[in-house]
Amino acid sequence: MSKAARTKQFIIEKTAPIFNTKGYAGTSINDLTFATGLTKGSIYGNFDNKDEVALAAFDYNFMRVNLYIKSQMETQPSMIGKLLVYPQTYRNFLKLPFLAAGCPITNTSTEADDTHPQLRSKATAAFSYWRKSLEFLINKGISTGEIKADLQVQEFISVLTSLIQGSFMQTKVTGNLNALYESMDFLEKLIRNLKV
Amino acid sequence: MSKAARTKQFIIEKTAPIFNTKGYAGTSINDLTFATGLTKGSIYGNFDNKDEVALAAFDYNFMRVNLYIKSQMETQPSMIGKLLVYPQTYRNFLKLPFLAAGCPITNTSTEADDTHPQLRSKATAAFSYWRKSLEFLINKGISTGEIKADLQVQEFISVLTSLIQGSFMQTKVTGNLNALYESMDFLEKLIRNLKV
DNA sequence: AATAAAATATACCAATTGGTATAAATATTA
DNA sequence: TAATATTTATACCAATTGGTATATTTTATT
Repeated sequence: MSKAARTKQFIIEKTAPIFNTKGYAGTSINDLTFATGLTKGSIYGNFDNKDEVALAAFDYNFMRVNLYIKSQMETQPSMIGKLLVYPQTYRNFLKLPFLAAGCPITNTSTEADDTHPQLRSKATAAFSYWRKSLEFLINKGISTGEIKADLQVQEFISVLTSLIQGSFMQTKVTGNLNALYESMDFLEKLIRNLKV
Repeated sequence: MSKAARTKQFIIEKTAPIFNTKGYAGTSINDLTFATGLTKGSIYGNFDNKDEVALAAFDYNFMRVNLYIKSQMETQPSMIGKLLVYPQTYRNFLKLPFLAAGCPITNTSTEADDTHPQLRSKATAAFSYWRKSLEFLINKGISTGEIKADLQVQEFISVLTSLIQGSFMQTKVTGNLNALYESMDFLEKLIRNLKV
């Protein structure tokens, strides 16, 4: 790994939490120099512009959530066990630094939907990826006879993702954990009920 | 209504959609002058600063959603009919100009949670108000024997609000209506299932 | 170790930011 | 209608914005 590649990675890692906290419009180049300890020249030597840093930061934030979920799923042999990782992860967000400033998908979606096509496209792709992963797990569970075959897969996926995003957002802004806990209680019941 | 009061109201109505679309950090004073056709002096003559405009704009955006929901509920005699107004409203968001740029509660929540205490407080209060309204409707339905008495009211409220916020956000950013429609299908089943 | 290449820092740029002082215009009241 | 109060426009302010040209330092190659 070259010096340049390492610095680029360093900038991404240090600035990703800032973008997730303050948003794209709310983050200035100065914020990036503060977060990294580097100068403007150094940042513009590694990225063409603010956009590129923001896009790379989103990828990084999303990847961190994904890697964590994936690692947790590896400890679960059953598909239902793997699905339960989602509510358990978000329930536990206070202990997970990459979720401290909120879900990067939610934060990016609400800011970028009407203002930043490139970021919006990243958020859309993230939803698409998430849904495909869920579809894969559920179909596998159905084919092995673990999950009810008559499940309306797409509806279930919409409900799961919406419950997580909506409840996490509500809890994040109100500071009241109940909305998240109650929604995750409900979601866990839904998931357990998938069993044949 | 004095000229001043009318102008103040005019500024709020014209700028509220801008704040809902671009967010607080993404909206400049210049945007406000464009949207109103007024000059900076005129805006600062009616508001102390950008914050005050933003806070008033949020109140206005939230009120518009509320008034619409309320008017729709008046056409429904039963509590279950009134509850169904929520999924039916959000399902229909494309035809509702005050929801075109997304739900103001969601947009404000995700931006302000870690950055703007006053806006955050407004968003928190909005959630609180929404939950109280739901609680009132449900308890009334229970007391008249329309709704099952063993309902876990708070959990149900968390699920309803999360489903709406999460699915609307997802559909808003991806442009795919399915996530919203499927979640609202599911929510309507939940609401209809409240009947004794 | 010398040279070429890459990375970083410095100093700057025009444009825009939120905000203000003051003058001009418009409403309101006597 | 005249006097007063309020509202709006103009012209400005310092600070910050994203971005760049260039000088300097560091790294990699021969």
